[in-house]
Amino acid sequence: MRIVFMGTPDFSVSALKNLIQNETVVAVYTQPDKPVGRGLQVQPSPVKKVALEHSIPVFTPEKISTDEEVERLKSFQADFFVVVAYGQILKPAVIAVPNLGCINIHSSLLPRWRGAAPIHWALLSGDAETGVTTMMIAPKLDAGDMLLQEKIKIQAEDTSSTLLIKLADLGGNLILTTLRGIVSGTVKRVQQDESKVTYAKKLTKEMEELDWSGSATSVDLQVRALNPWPGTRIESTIGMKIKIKSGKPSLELRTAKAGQLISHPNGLFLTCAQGCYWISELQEEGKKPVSSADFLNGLKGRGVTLPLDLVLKASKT
RNA sequence: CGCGGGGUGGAGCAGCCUGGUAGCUCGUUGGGCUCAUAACCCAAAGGUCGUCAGUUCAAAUCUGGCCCCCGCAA
Repeated sequence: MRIVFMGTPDFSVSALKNLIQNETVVAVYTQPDKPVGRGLQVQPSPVKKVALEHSIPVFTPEKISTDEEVERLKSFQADFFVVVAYGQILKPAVIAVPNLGCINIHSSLLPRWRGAAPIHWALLSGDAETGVTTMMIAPKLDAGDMLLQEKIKIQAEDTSSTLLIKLADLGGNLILTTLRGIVSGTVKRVQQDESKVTYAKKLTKEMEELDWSGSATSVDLQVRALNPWPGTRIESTIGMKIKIKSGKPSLELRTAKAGQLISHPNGLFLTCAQGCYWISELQEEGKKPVSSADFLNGLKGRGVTLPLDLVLKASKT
């Protein structure tokens, strides 16, 4: 089958590679090269890199829904458009182009977590499981009929980063099964139950501030969900800015005051309103990630003593 | 030329502004002590202070170039 692939970040790459191996990808659409990273170097998207490696024509229109682009899309005579985290919303004129339809991979168990950051919100909300769903693209975002779905359990060690990799792999396989199922007529369209819809709004930089005014469990969810971006940051009253990279909630410690970094025979802890959070790895602004043990050694080296009081900005609830 | 922090024994840091003895907390090794510990005591080993050049009687420290790492921003 002839496929036009649309995608941009790393999450899209697994599906693209799988399709290239097994079917005919005639064109790849992705977001234009952007200045990214330190020094603002212009970088092609991960999807573009893979496409170029396989000598597949790449198109990077700012807007894919113009008449001009629609004409070009028609010229590919594609059976499917496969859209995975492309970064642009397709207008009906585009959706109508392929012979058999526009298929999307969404990294959640729809209808739960429609929207931009489904993996993160599943984690942040403490969901027991998540997964990927393939669906027909509809004009309304993530609202199309579902085709196939695969679940995985969220493990206690899972972060957005690990789930992203797992789900990208799952999605990469599921998309192939879905396309073949459509061709053979074995895959049926299932409408989403609108009463069960939830939305995963885009993460913002402001969410990086770690909220320890709740439970240690909530801190744990934040640390795992907001990894690696935007990260979870705390700031001490003496101006140290620290990102918590990993750790786990602890039940063994009881504390009077929330919002302190304290030293304890078992390690470095962040006190919360309910419980304590054991910090495994953290990173100071401008420095490399270090284990909490190394961090404590460094503190002694520069004469800083614990406990350290933390600042919680009012902006967050 | 987007803004900024940093490279010091194996680890994490201090020292640099105000040049002149290599420091702190760990780890390692050896010994002691112990019911016990990442947080007991004693001792030892281990460093061309990223790199190149310059200034100087003298450079980890001041000046300039280069390499590498990281935070912000995107």
